[in-house]
Amino acid sequence: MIKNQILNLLKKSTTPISVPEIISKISANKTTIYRELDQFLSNGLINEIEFGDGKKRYEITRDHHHHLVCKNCNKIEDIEIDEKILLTKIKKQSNFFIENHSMEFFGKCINCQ
Amino acid sequence: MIKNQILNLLKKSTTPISVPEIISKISANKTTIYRELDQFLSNGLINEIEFGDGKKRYEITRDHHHHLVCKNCNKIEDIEIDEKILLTKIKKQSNFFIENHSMEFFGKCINCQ
DNA sequence: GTGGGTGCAAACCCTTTGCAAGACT
DNA sequence: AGTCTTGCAAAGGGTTTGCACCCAC
Repeated sequence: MIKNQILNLLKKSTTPISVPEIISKISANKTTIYRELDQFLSNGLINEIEFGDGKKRYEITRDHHHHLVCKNCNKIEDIEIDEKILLTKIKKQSNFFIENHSMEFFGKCINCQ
Repeated sequence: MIKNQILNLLKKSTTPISVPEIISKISANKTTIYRELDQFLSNGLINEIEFGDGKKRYEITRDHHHHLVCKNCNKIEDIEIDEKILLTKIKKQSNFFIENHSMEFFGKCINCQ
């Protein structure tokens, strides 16, 4: 079952991966892959992240976290941020009801500095 | 000069706009528009933002700020965030040299709640 | 004639859609 | 028969590329 192949790939991956990456590793039609990802997304099984290169990336849903993206070697690291104070401030400050947010950091990893 | 038409449109706009939006308002070839935007970007005249719908959006560079995006009516509001503490924490916590970041908030605006 | 500004057509890449084939119940 | 899984081909939508044109200096 391709569904499981995709899930396993996502589980094994230490960083969010894009559909082209999934296709290169699983011999399945892209329609199938996009379809299953949609399912996973609506199940909340996976998360969608964007790093600004035109492809969406996916990772297994787990503790809320964000990413550090090295613009040189493309290394992606997780970072956990204590954003409670920030979020309550923003909610007070704005009239928006905030459902989710994106927060990614770009720069140079330790090896590329 | 199309360069100025694009700049004026961006200056007039109260929210970041996408290339398709620019094309609909300026009678110029898309190649020209992408080309000029590239120029503006490398001049630092404009900023690129992504809201996760597959199009990049552009706005005149000004005081650092972020966005609240209503998922219902697509209204976009600016928000200024005091992120100094957050950023210094992250820099200490990680070994990354952070050059820039994306931080956008999605939810429902006051009219759509 | 050289360079800047612009356009057109095509290609590219990620994503979506419509339809149909096969398998299993 | 009906449903679930998968694939194929095509189209869609944003972006990029290569080339040629035109106008001004």
